[in-house]
Amino acid sequence: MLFAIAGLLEMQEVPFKPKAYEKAARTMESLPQEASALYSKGGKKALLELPGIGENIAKKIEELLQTGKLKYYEDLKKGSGIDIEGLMAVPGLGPKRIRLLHDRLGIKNVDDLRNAALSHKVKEIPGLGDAVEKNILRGIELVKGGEKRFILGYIEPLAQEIKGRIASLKSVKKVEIAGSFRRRKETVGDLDFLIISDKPEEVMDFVVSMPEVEDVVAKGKTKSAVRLKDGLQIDFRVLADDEFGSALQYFSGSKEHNIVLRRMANSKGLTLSEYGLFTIKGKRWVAGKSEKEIYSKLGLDYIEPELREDSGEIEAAQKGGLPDLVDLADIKGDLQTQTSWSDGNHTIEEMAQTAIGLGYGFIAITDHGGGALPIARALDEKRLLEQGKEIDRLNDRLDIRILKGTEVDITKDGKLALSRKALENIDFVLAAVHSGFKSSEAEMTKRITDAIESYPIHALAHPTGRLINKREPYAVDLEKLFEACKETGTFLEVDGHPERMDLKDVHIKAAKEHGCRFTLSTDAHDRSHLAYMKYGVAMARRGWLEAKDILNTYPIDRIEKELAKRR
DNA sequence: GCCGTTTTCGGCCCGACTGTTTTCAGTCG
Repeated sequence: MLFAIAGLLEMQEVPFKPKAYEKAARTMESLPQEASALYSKGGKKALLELPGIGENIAKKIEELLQTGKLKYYEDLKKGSGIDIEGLMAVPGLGPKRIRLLHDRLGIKNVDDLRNAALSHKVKEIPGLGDAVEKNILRGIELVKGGEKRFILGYIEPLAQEIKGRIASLKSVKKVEIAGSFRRRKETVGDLDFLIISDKPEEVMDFVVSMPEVEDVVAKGKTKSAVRLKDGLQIDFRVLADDEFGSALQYFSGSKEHNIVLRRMANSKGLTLSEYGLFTIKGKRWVAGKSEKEIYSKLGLDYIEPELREDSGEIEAAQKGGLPDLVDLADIKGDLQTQTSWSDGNHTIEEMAQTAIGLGYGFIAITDHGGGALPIARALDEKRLLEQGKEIDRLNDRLDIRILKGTEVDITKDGKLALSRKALENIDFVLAAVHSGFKSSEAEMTKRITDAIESYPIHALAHPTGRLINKREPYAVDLEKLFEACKETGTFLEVDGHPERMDLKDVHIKAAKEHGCRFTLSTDAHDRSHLAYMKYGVAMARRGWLEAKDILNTYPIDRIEKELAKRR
């Protein structure tokens, strides 16, 4: 609604207010929790603390939350008579063109627009034309197809393949994938390639003629965009070598982070763009070769890409308060893996051997436990004991410590699907919800906190149960969950499987602020999945985690001591 | 409408591409 208000105000050429509403909209959109949850706990005061939310917008949000309606918005919309949300979703259409179409042709919604374009009335309007009309029709189809976001872990192989192809061009000195891919967001809307070359036109010709390209969205001397057959959009941008730092900084985003940086530059009499940091007066070059020197000239410590979301990292960088982020190299083992004992593809030994190959010192085998589980071949107590014996034998033979684990189901009444006695033989108890996802928030919260409080659970696996693009997270009061985990010393899992990434970044950050600690895992069901650890690390870094916040960065004897505390 | 190392008024990020027009507005990221 805030975005729509921005559009309606922009249409009326109201100065500056649209930007304020857009900023507020982005702030609300990126909240780690529902606005209603924030408001019910902290009231209007909590809203006012958010960046870009002042007295007036806070009041409007309050009205919306209390009554479900916003009179200011209703009045604006009624006054214009336009379905601004629908029309703004059409690529190529902004407030100005929407107003033009309305004033000339009385277009109020997407249906009107389609009819006008099909009867070739759009191209008659001065300022528009044949190409605009065609783009509108294509744009309407795209809206119908829906906005698709691609899962980071699944898009990475293609991204690296294309990167390699561009890198092998003679005229290309460097190529980097920037954007949300570099910030390691769980999903990416598009890919952003930054290319250093002194023959930009050659590069542009190459990228638009790649075999995967379905559609060339834009092609210029230094900047092009294509859409692939699967709908993925890729933006390409060519710059010169001495602009690499500023270009990488600019192209990595986020938009919000960059806006703050540019405003900071302005306040120091400087201006920042992809070409470098310059003085406003005289346009004298100040920095641009590396990202580090740009941050430094702005009075900031270097900010890792994963943190660049304007969610407190700039303030921290001013005060020297940035976290020392965990690295993949800090991870000494995997704490959730499945084998052919339940629904995995490989044996315990195969998984262990792969872990040895990754340089790990330990691996937890956590096949599904609890006979009643709606999962194929979950281990009952008898098979769990047999599996333990096999692990004992392998531990004698292999140069890695294999932990006897289980991923045990939390039942609907807040109990575990394995008996306390069965758990006594387990080194690492991972508990999770696998059924009843539609329960109310109160029921689900009680179910999980009851289990955490009454059983020796070491870690809560994939705490929100989501599957990206497939299944929404179940409703649960995360604050209460975090509190229960902190009180009992239960670790929260960051499940790095590309479809899970659960906990996710903003929740991790909130949990850390709560005082919680974490485990990282891959949820591997195949030995090749053990490589997913980098995605768990990505989420952890985006959640501001340091190595010391994560159990599996410690050596195995320290871990076993920690696990023994919860017995 | 928001905000403060320009601090309670007076500013508000920056540049490429497109399409249409001939110098630029609109859109996008």
